[in-house]
Amino acid sequence: MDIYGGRDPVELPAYSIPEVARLIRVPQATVRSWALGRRYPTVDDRRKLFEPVIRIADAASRWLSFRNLVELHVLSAIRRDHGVRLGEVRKAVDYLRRRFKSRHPLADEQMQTDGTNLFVERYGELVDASDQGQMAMKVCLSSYLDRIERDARGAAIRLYPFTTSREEPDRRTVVIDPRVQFGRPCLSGTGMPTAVIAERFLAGDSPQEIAQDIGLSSDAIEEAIRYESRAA
DNA sequence: AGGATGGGGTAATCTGGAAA
DNA sequence: TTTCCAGATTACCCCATCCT
Repeated sequence: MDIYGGRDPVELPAYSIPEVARLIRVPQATVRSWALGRRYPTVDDRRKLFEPVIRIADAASRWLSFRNLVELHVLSAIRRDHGVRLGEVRKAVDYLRRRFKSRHPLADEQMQTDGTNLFVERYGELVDASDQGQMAMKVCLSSYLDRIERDARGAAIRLYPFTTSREEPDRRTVVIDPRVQFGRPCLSGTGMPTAVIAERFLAGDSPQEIAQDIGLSSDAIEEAIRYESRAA
């Protein structure tokens, strides 16, 4: 049965901008700028364009695909956790785009294998970053890239978003899979949307009760509730 | 009765602009 | 240049009322 109209669910426009912002915990206005770009006025009263950083699935209607979600997840690591100036990010991403001949280099497997080194080295050349600085960045990027699961051909098929602070060791309580619940975040391995968990909690059920019903630890349930409420 | 219409309030989204 | 706040705008939902 084909419920995706013959298209790869990874490519389908499935997420609004505010939704992506919640899922990867980046301020909504920032996601908007990265995805759509924006005009801004300069001192001499000329309107300039802040170019979008990624190419989204449906720019006209402002919908993003799962692949776009993955790109922004990686971009947020580079930009927000590491404070690399966006100008440098753009140059490095352009470089990867040409090098990999890909429209979405940040979401590619090559990014995960040798892309990080290439990116960081290129970035190092651009801004003359120290070896130590480069190493720290590789570590940070890896912690984000490790949360992307790929199929045999290397295409991203699942994303485990950070549910708590970025420093937290890698807990994988929540998963986003475009083939499960149409890409809504679910508890790993259950197909149970975190939104449903949060709803039950708000309706008065305790995490213990919910955990019992689903057959998971109440720890995981609390994590899902936290993810949903922080997202809101 | 049962669907169509619209009023009114809330939630979601967009946009201008200040701050960094 | 870039981020992101906060106020403005638009979408959405619920329910009462109207029409057939």
